[in-house]
Amino acid sequence: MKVLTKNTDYAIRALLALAAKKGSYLSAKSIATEHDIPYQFLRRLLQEMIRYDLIVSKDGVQGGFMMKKDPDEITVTQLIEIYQGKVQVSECMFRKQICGNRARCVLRHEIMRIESVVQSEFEKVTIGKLLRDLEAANKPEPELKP
Amino acid sequence: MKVLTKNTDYAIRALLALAAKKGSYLSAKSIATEHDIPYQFLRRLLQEMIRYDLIVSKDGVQGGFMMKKDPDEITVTQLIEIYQGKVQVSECMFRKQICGNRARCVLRHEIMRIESVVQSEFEKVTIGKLLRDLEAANKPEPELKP
DNA sequence: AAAATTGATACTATATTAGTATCAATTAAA
DNA sequence: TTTAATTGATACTAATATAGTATCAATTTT
Ligand code: FES
Ligand code: FES
Repeated sequence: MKVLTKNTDYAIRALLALAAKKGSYLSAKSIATEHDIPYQFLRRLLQEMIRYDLIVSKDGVQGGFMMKKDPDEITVTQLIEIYQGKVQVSECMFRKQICGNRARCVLRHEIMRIESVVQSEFEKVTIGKLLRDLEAANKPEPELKP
Repeated sequence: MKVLTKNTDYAIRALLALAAKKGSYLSAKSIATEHDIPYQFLRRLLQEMIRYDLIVSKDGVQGGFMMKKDPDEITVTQLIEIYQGKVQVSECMFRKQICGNRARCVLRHEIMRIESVVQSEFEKVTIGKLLRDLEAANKPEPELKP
């Protein structure tokens, strides 16, 4: 069971790249090359992000994409919803045949509870947070003064 | 994003049927008909359960499948693992290109934390619990003595 | 002996995910 | 003002996963 598919994965990485260079335009090509994401695939993902107002674009030479929304406001839950659809555990697992009482059904509550746990866990993870974590992880050990 | 696929869904329903009739054999056919599960599909799922020692079978006329493992010991996490593979958020989302420091990587920790949250949530849900919840939901309102 | 069943396995169909290709429109720069 | 680098839009193909069907031998009860 894969929780994040390639498109979400790529989308997150592309957003990290854009968040790191906030305020300037990055071309799809450069992002694709640097982060090893299939170019045309990435372009579609980026266009989708524009529709959701996460980023903006500029045509032509020196054009590209630029962060629009605050990275701390972009959650992995949102990205999952954009690229993989809303998180749902099961349509209605125990249907009429089994479960006669939708209104009182404890199972349904159980299922909905898990759904919201998954969602809220991913909500805690924003692009902003990931970027800071990433920078921290990549920062070299501080040298000790002799 | 679908968390449970049909096979897990069907497997859970079949197990509920078997757990409800613990101690006697139920044929694949009867389970399939009663719970509206494609017959041959169900048979494969049941055979898989035998391999994992959840149930046993008996050949021939009056044969069928019977619960073996304690329903309270069968978690949805296990069923997901059997039918959909181990829960994994992303292979290693931010690879060498982005993340240079696997050992210290906070992202990886974050990802693994979420993985275990999802798993442990589903671990709380056992076939035994589901069955009891289900029976409670289906039980008619107790009549009030006049 | 007949009928109802499982075991094993191969097959088909459908949907989702992943990736590629094309061409028009735009913009900066030569 | 031409050229090159870019995005917008969209159509296409390929690979994989999910869902479902079919077949036949072996077993067991009646
Ligand atoms: S599980 Fe859907 S109504 Fe009970
Ligand atoms: S995310 Fe895999 S090592 Fe950092």
